[in-house]
Amino acid sequence: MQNTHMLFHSVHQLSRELSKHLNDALEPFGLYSSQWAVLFVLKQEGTLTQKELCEYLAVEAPPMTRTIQRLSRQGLVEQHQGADKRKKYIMLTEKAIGKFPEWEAVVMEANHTLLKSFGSQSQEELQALLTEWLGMIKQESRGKGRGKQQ
Amino acid sequence: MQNTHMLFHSVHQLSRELSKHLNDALEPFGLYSSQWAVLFVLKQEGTLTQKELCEYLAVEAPPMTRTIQRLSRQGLVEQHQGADKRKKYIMLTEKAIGKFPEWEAVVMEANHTLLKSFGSQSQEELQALLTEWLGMIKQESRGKGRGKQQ
DNA sequence: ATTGATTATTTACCTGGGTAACAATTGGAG
DNA sequence: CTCCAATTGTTACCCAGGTAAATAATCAAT
Repeated sequence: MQNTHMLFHSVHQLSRELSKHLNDALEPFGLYSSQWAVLFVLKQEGTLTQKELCEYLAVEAPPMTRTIQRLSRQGLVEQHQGADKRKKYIMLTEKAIGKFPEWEAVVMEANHTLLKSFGSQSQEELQALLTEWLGMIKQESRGKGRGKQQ
Repeated sequence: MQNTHMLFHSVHQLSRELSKHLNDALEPFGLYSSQWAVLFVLKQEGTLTQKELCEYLAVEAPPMTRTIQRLSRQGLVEQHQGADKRKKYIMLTEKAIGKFPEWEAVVMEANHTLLKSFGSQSQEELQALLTEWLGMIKQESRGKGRGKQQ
């Protein structure tokens, strides 16, 4: 059964398609999908360290450093160092908080466009299946990471 | 409902996770996921032009050029130019055909590992939902591409 | 207190995908 | 035939994500 190839390819293709549409929607604001992901989490959670952001978004540290530096350069994010001088605490600037609703509206509308022909029940089923599979894969990877010695 | 954010994020994360595992499986052969995708299609279809490969894999031309150049450099693919001198016909080399079964076995096993805890019924449901949604998105994009003039 | 391991972030470099602009070839309208 | 439009592929340059290795700071054990 090479339908597994098909399945993997469909996931991959869908992911690229969604990113493309999101980037199109954000383009007028000079933002990119990876930046939006960070802004969205910070809006919800307030202040987080880069490590926490990485865990939240399941991304490695180096891409996160790059995204945050870009956001910082655009004046959308502030970095404060805490008592532990290794950690950098990241938070939205006033500017970002002010513009957030506009960004969110555009993103929500783009998402709705992508989902409008897709039944809300299908949507929930899909979410459930993805969560289920992702959970298994993550757990599988957990077991692999034995023997951290040396 | 910001579960749409969650849904998009899950698709994206799953896609990255699958690519990572596939790359791990192919690493001993000096192959990468994008190369494997091309090899797999060529094994099935025989000879294709780069354009046809792009359409088959839903990828733009430039990344395909790069992937084919790498495969060619590794002696896994041959390029022949046909009557229409713009087109390049791509096919597997004998070397690639010889090694293919080994690659395929490893990839199939990796895929099976990723799916073993995921019921085959869930798998089919997921495939159906992905295909359904992808179809809608593609159709939506079709309608957008009006007015090619100028 | 000093040394050694661990943690957080960064830097450098890789694959993978996208768009824009270009060259080369083909095909069609006049 | 000529010239202009469309097609195929390439080049250059982005963003997004990953690993490996380096840096800096903290923690732990002696």
